[in-house]
This record gives sequence, C-alpha cells and structure tokens, in this order.
Amino acid sequence: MLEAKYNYKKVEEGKYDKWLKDELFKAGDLTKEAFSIVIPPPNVTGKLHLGHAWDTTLQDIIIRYKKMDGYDALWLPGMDHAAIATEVKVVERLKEQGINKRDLGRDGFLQKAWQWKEEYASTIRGQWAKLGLALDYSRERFTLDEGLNKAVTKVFIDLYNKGWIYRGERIINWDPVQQTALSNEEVVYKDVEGAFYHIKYFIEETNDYLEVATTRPETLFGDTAVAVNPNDERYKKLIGKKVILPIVNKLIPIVGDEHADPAFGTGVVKITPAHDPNDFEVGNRHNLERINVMNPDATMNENAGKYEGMDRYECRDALLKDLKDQDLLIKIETMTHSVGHSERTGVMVEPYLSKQWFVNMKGLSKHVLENQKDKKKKVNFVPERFEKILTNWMSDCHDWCISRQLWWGHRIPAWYRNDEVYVGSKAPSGSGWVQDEDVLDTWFSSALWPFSTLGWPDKTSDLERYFPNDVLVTGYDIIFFWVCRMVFQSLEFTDKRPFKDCLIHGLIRDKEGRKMSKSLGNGVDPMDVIDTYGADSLRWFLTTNSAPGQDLRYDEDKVKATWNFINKIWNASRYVLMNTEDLKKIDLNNLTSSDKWILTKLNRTIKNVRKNMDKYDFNVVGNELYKFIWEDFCDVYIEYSKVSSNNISTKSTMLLVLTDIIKMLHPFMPYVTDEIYESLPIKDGKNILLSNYPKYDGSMVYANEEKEIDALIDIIASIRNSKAENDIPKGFGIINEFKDEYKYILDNNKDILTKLLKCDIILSSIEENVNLSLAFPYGSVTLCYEGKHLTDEDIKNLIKEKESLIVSIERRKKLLSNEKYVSNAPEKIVNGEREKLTDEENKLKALLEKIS
RNA sequence: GGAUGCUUAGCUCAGUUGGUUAGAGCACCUGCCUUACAAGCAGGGGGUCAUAGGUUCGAGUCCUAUAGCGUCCACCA
Repeated sequence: MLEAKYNYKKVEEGKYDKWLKDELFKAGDLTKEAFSIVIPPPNVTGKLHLGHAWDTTLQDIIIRYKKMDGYDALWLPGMDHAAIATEVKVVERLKEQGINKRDLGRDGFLQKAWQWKEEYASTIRGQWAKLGLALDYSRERFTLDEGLNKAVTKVFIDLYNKGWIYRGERIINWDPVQQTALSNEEVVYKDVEGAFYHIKYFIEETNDYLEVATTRPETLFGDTAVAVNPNDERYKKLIGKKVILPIVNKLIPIVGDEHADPAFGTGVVKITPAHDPNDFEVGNRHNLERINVMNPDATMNENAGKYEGMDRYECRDALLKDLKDQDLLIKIETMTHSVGHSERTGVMVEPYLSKQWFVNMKGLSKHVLENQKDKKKKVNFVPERFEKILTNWMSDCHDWCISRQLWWGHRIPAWYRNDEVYVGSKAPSGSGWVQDEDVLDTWFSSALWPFSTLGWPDKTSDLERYFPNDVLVTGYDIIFFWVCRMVFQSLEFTDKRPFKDCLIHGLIRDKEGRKMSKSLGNGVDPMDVIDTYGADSLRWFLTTNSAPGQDLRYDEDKVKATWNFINKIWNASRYVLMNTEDLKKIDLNNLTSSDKWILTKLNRTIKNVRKNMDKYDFNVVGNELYKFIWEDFCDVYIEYSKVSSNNISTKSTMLLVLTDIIKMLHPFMPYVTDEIYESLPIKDGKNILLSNYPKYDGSMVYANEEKEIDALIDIIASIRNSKAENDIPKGFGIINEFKDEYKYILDNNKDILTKLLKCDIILSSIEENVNLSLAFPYGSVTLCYEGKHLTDEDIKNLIKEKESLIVSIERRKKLLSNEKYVSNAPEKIVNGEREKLTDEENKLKALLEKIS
C-alpha cells in the first residue's frame, strides 16, 4: 500500500539503477518496428542546464510513448567534444595550476583534455540519471571517438576529392586569445561604445586632404588604397591620384569602387585588404597588396613600424596621439556600433588574413533546398515555420571555415611536403610529409551525428535499422549551427534526410522573461529543482507549460503546483488501491451509470491524448490528462463511486481507469507512475514501460450514460450553488418534478444525491417548508427546507436569471432564423444550437411555472 | 535593411481546419477537518482577446495597416 503522502525522494530513489539493471532502455527487439532518436550531444564543458532538461525530457516522453506503443525505440546517448569550448576551459584550468598549454605540448595537453572529458561525462551521465532518461547506454558515442573519427576523415577526404573542400587564404574571424580561426556562426555581435576617427590623408603634391573616417585607425599600416564612389561628384576626379598614408608617409592610390557609400561617413574609405572582408574584395578588384599588420595574438607586427609589439588597443591610443601631434586628426565622433566577439572567449574577433580550410557550400546547400521541395523526403519541422530558418540559411550561406588552430578535435587529414598537399587518412609514402597541425570545427563532426553514431561509413545493422532517425529534438537557437549542417551532410553522404521530423522548442527564461545566463546569475540548476520537488514535477512543468516553439519562463510556483497534481494522483491511487486490494480479475458485467460514464470519458481522453502525442503537442496532452484526472476521475467519479464501492464492476472500473491514467502519465512522470504501477493488484506488464499504451475502445463508449451523468453533474452543481447562496441547511428535501422521460436521472442516482448533497429525496408531497425551485432543461427540482424565507434579493436573482435566459433565447432564435447561417454552417454546429435553444426554452418554461 | 514570434483575467500561459456567452494554473472572496488528498473539498468574482480597418451568415482565430515588447540574419569603412 502507498504511504499517506507522496514523497518524491522515496519514490525516485534507486529506481533508475533498477531500470538500468533490468535493461529496460536497451533497443534491439527485431520483432518490432524500429523507432529512433539520437540525443543532441551535450558539450563536455560543464553541467546540464534547464534547457537540456527540457530538451531531453521531450525526447524521453517520445521514446517512452513509442516503447509502450509497441515500437523498438532506440534513444542513443552521446556527448560532444566541443573543440574550442572545451579547449578554452582546459586551458583555463591549466592556467590556474600554473601550467601553460604550449609548454605541455600537444600530447600532454590532449591527455589533460581527455581527463577533463571523463570527469564531465560522468557528471552528465549522473544528471541524465536523475532526470530519468530512457537512454540506451550500450550504444553511447562521443564525437571524438574512433568510429566518429573514421566518419569525419572519410567525409573530409570525399568532399576534398569532389572539390567541395579547399584550402585558401581568406579573411576569417580570428580569436586572438585562443589564436584560432572561427566560423561566422561562432561570432556573436555586441553593441559597443566606439568612435569614428576622422583622419587627414593628404593628396599628393597638394595641400588638400581627404577626410577618412574609420573605427579601426590601428589598421592604417595595412592601408593600400583609399576608395571613393565612382559616381561621387565630390571626389570622382581624384580617382587615379594618390594620397599620403599618414605616419607611414607612403603613397597609396585613390580608387573608384562601389563599396564606398557617398552617404556614409565622409564618403571616403581606407582600404585595408588584410583586415577587413569588404576591403579584401576591393583589394581583389583593384589588385591591391595585402599587408598584415598584426601577430596572431593581436599585437602589432613589424609592419607597424615603431608600434611593433604593442597590443592593438595600445597601438590605437599611441597612434591617435601621434596623429593629433601632427595635426592629422580632425575629430573623434563617438558612436555605438556592433562588433564581433568570440562566442567562447568573449574577446573581440579580428578579421584576419589567413590560410584555412573551407567547405564550399554551393552544391551542398542546393541539394538541401531541392530536397525540401519533396514532401516525402523533406525534413518536417514542428512547428512548420522553423523550416524557413533552414531554407534561408541554405539559400544565403557563405563558405564554411572548418580549420581551427586548436589541439582538441579531429585532426585535419592533410599532409604537406614543401608545396605539395596530400589529403588522405594516412601520410603518403615517401619521406618528409608532415600532417596539418590544425583540427576541425566541432560542428564538422556533430553534423554527421545521426548516422556516424550508428556505425557509418560501415554498413552496420543499426544503421540499416535506425537511420534515418524518426525525430530530432532541439532548440531553435541551434538550427543553423547544427540542424542545417546535419541535413546537408546527410543528404550528401547517405542520400537521405537525417531525420523525418525536427521538433523545435524554445528557450528557457527566468521568471522575468530574461535569458538565463552566467553574467546575470539567474540560472537555475535542474538538479536543485529535482532535489526540491522531484524529477517528475520538473519534467511535467517543462513539457506541458508552453506551446511548441515558444519560450518558457521558469516559474517555481508552477513546479510546486505540479507537485500538488502528483500528490493528487498519488492519493487517488491510494483510494483505488484500498478498494481493489482483493480484486482478482476485471469484471465489467454489472456497471453502474457512473462506471459507464468514466469509461466513456476515459476512451475519449485516450483518443485525444494519442492524437496530440503523435503531433508532439504535449501541452494539450497535459491539459487533457489534468482535467480528466482531477475533475472527471477524482472530483466526479471517485465521489460518485463511493456509493457502489462494493460492486465488483465498480472496483474493476476504478482499477482499469487508474491503470490507463498512470500509463498515459508515464512518459511525463516515469518515477511516480512506476511506483504506483508496481502496487497494482492486476497488471499487464513486468514494468510500466513494458506495458501497453492505452488504446481507444469504442465498445466502452456509452453515450446514454454519458448524458445521464453529465446532466447529474449539472444538477448537483446548481443545487450546491443554491445551497450556498441561500444558506440551505443539511437534510433538506428534493422533489423530482422532471418530465417523465427524465425522472430517472434523479431516481437512478438517489444514493449519489443524498451522499453528495446531504439531503433527503422526497418523491411526492411538497412540505410546509420554504420551497425553492430550480429550472433545468429536463423540468424543475424543488428544494424544501426549514430556515429563512426567500428574500427580495433571491427573487431578484431569479428574475435576473429569467431575463438572461430570454435574451439568450432571442439571440439563438435570431441566429437560427438566419438562412445564410443555417445553410452555410456545418450541420453539427446548427443542430447543437437547436438543442441549446430547446434546452433553454424548457428551462425558461420550468422557471416561469415556479416564479409566479 | 530582411525575417520571425508575442500582445487574451491581477500574474504566467492555452485556445486545433473561423462556428457564435473565451479556458487553465496561481492569486483573490465565501463556506467546509465529508473516513484518498486541508498541499484538500464545495461555491463564487474577474477578460469590450494591443489598436484601426477589411473579408465572412459568423473573427481571439483569416487579410491589411499601426503601436509596443522580443528574437534571428545581414550591414555597420
């Protein structure tokens, strides 16, 4: 028997280990239809946050539902090595220990990184366990494991051979702290206070100058031209002349280029091809020299003359002072502009000319766009609108810089000997070949995750069986980091979409709607929530409190409210178990109206729940179950059934309904439902996860009894209302004055009425007591009681009710006499209106008879 | 500049292909220790669905415009 109060700690303790021991999460039953999800691999950089808890709970719900519904459901776990993110953290830790990464050397550093990985991986597994996730650990993968390395290497080599991967010197985003290249997606733009520095560039052999406005004066040493718009009347005659580069005092040409916008700044732009992507293009158009003026750590190099060795900001200050001293600085105009920062180190990125590896996206993206047009092959986004993020990114994507000057990652399978380049998994024969020092962008390996984890490029049985995945679940914030790349790599290498559906959820925010972040200190640790309210409460809160794709505010009160809900379920279960302990078999041969009513509602609920589970509309499922359990089952059925709790069919109904309830709840709250299931006197599975998900059964739908009890509920509510408003004492009498064909509603349910209303039922005579009449569509009911007489206010209320009925009847009559309405609206709706009208008219009639 | 989401009760949010008196939780008011649950039960109050037009027999829902809040992408010499 269950304890008196729901104690999540006792309920959840030890369960996960037991599930693992019983191998409940292991996939591979070949007699069943396959279903698969791969987990978005969390980075091994830290702990899981609420966003992870949300994301993984959604997947767990789907997996558990599918398992119960008869599928061989695989949920494959794994983690991401997160190249730069992890390397930054490991470097920081080493620094605290007084160790420099470079002193340690590549192998030494990697050893430390693997140690880090093991540490964090075990933390993450512990968190998955607390959340109760049904992961198949026998198939766990890591983006840097041997098998995935094989996949990554093959993809690199194949793309290279196809010509989609190339090596070239380009302007890339450079992180001067980690001293590595970054992709566009790894740069975050932030508004910062800056300035427009207006500098004089004297025109050769004159005393005139061009006023050049720049935000980056320190790159001046790399200027190889100034540009004006060829249509700019002010300057166009100067094109072809030269200006004297300040401080450096060398001549650079004035070129005409559309890049210069006459309306922006002064209309004159300094051109620094090695430090600005636009200038790089201008440089290409005009064959300008590219002068790199910085070292990899963003200090100035020898091209900066006397400023060599200074940090870029230090140099800016010194340079500005010198310009001012030489009267070359016209003015400083402060402004805010957005500047790229490294996502991982936070430092301002430097647009930097450097030799890197790139993926040419043209063919790959075209393939995706074509594929999305085919309804049978496309990735279906849920909600649909997120497909646009994919297609927009694909139709306007730049080449992807994939090389990183890091150690933690997949080493690039390229080999060099002098000017020779060889791409392959092993060094070519002959001496003197040296492997590329760099590693690949972490997203290069995660892009292969849906198939590499299943064994690709080998033709494994898992790959055959579980690929494409059925659904991928992730937040909208990483659609173009990850989802886009999985789609194009999958199409390119397997000729299939990586997953059929892509379920997108929003971001978790704090109670005020702000993003949770370290700097705001408003983060909530899911493990703390679990410690306080239990995993089941957290899971229910996360997955039933927002519409798909919408952000979610973390609200502790709502988690608390979930606790109340679970406690309610717990107590309802206790009640059922108390009454069914001795039940040996399910017997439904002697059902009461209430029994039939709850079975009907149950089956309607099952139908609706299934429909919405299949649509991933978990908040609808949540509402549906909440209402059914708390209102229909607890408030109505359990109360009504108390009068027939010795009936074996009522006992059976009770148990049957409870069983289906906890089964439908199980994907959301696995712990408490497992606990209750274990206590059931009769059950269909060794474990609730191995039991059968409820199926709609039309033979359990009793329309007549449904109407009868619905009417009874309405009657009881009205009488309770009058009781409260008129201070009617216990033991009052009820006279059934319904029309003959409806009299049974009260007569059949006398026990329920007397128990719930604490009244007597008098069949015929009206007593000398105060009488009050209540009108229903079926006729009226008279309440007889001792106590105060009807006050003027009571009479007023009755008149008010009469009047509102009249208004409503008029409205409905008018509606139904509108021919266009009757002919256009669906028949079902119109008939519903007609029924309501009849009900209201009957009710009015009953009311009028009594009021006079 | 482009895209996109939101605006519904005091608060946080639902609201299916348009169907006619708009729902929930929390909070609030009143009454109850009724033997599963007082973290509960019963009853109740509270919304001209951001604004202005339009389509329609019918609009919270569709269309157009406006306002406010938010997010993403691009640009920012």
